[in-house]
Amino acid sequence: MSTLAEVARRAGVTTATVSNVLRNKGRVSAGTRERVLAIVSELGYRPNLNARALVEGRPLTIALVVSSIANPFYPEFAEAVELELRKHGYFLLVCNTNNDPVQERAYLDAVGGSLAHGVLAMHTDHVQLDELIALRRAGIPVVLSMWEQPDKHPELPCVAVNFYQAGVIAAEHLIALGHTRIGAIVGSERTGKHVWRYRGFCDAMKAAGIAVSSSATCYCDDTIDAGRRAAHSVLAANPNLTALFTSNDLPAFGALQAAAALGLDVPGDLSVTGLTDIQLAHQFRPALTTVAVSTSEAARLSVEMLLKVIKDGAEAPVDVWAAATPQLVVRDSTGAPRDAAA
Amino acid sequence: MSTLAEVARRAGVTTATVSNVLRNKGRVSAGTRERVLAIVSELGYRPNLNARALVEGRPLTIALVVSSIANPFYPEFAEAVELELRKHGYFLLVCNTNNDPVQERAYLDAVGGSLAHGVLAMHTDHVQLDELIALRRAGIPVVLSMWEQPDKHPELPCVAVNFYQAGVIAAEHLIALGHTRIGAIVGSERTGKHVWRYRGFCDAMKAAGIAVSSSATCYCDDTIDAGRRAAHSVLAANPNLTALFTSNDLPAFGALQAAAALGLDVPGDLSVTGLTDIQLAHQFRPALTTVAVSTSEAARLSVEMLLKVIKDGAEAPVDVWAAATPQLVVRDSTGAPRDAAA
DNA sequence: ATGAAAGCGCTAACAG
DNA sequence: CTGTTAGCGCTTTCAT
Repeated sequence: MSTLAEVARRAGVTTATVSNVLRNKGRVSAGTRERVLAIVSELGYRPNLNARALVEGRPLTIALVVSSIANPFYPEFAEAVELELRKHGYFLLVCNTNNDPVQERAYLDAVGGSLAHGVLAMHTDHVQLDELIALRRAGIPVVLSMWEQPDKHPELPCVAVNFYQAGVIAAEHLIALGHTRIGAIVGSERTGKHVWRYRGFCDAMKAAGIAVSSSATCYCDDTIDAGRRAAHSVLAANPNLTALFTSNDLPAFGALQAAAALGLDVPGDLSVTGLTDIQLAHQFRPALTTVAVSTSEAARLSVEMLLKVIKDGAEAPVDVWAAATPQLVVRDSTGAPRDAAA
Repeated sequence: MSTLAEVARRAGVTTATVSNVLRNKGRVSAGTRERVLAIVSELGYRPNLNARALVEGRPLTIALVVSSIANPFYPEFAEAVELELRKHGYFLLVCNTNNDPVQERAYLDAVGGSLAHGVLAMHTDHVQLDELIALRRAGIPVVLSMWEQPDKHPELPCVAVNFYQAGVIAAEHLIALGHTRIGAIVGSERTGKHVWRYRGFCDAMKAAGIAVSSSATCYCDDTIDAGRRAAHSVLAANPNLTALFTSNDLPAFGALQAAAALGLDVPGDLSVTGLTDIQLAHQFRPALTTVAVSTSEAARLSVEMLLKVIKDGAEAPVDVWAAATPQLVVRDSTGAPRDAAA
């Protein structure tokens, strides 16, 4: 690994000049520029980005804190974030916390301010807001992404997606189709982040004058397997259900599998809605009707906001930016209930 | 962001002492140690990892080069890699090339040697071996992961998984079940990396004295959608097929969907095998019979080898480490053909 | 046990 | 236009 100094020595100039050549800064004569460039390519010299970051006081990476990158939603988001970051010259550092506060803390301690210029934290069930707030107090730029508690201020600058509204939209779709006996599968704990989607569902049901029986609601993990089991149990307890609201796409797939296992025609006997619209949603069969959240927009906004916070420093206000309202995507898993059609 | 110097000043010692306290190096009296630690926590001081990396000549991240982290196989691998890396104090830098040589080059240029201590490159269809070899020549530790061309030396230290053998195993499973009319769906171009799995399949078929008709083989992208379309076309051209070998899990799901769409019972009318065993495989319905590749082992070996290459420097041999042989995982998508059972 | 000084590789004033 | 001088925040001899 050759250094700036070596290039300078061989080119018979100083490091300052080489530095200027490499970054097109300052005035350099065409002659020296050419000579320097020749040496650079001869040596295969590439600048030490860390050294540069150190002197510029600007680390080159942004940390993305997620609970687990293995949940398909996160990679899609991570990829979108990385794309945005690259446009601004940053690299993406992935921090999987595995929902473990210890790991999250270790990451935040290590990364904040030195290794990473800023931190983008996904709103997960177990996000340690306190840690993040402490980090912000310490002067590290932090932005919370995919915030989904519309009525609670996150105390951190954040990009919010109206998941509550997404729940409303899914419910209204089902109601408009003529369904009245609708069950719900919530892919998080009772106090988890998915409850907001569920509240949206409940409020829309109430607005339509339809009761939501608690026996028709089931909380479970955010996986296909859990969704399948939940659907089986909800359907067993409420055989007359014609539709299932699901707080996320993954459990929705499970519900679809349960329906198939029970010999239920979808959407003839049972309609199912998902939420978020991950890529699998359109590839699954039956293709899933879902409420799409724009990951690319959320990623873009999150990066933009983080950059703003980095720039404004301590004066950065604790803003909440709202991403566009989620959009209904009707595919093959929903339709009018049979009795309504009759 | 407080610095070492500030902590030192407040504690009435020099930076060297603080540094020693923080890293439990050198001899420090219990008294000063305590005093320093008190200031550290009072100030919320955290060392600048970049500065440390600079002086130690050891960047703190390892770059993982993948074509797209959105393909479900990669996040699973990335997560396993990150877990290993953390054990050794490294952070994970994700580099999505999107199969774009320009992006790949940009990443390698930027990252190699300074931002990242080493590079772990996944064997993808479009991996730019030349670039990686050039990087190695420049003294950057590079390890190729998931190499799958058993008969071709990669010219780079690498961790190889015997995908050829995986193809053999899948074929032998189908053959043992009594299938003789078996189609193949290859989730890459004809020259892509999946051909090795396909060759394994073909060789096993040949060994069993079964002909592989070219009309029963279809090349497609490595996605569910493409697999579904491929299965439809293969099945249309060869209605008498009783089984389908698929070079990856994603297209296998598509094949399963095609079977369902055609009213084919699985495995009664049609058996389908996948390859790799991503998490979806057991969650899909019917659950997919597949040949499992251990991502965690491959990740562990890859990291281990990269660390070795980093340590040995220029003397590091261009080794090829083989991961354990893939294992057959029988689930619900395969069974004896109906005519054999009759 | 602690301090002083040098330097990792680079950029940023300011001189000339 | 190019060189000189500092210094980013840290670790590391070598003294004391």
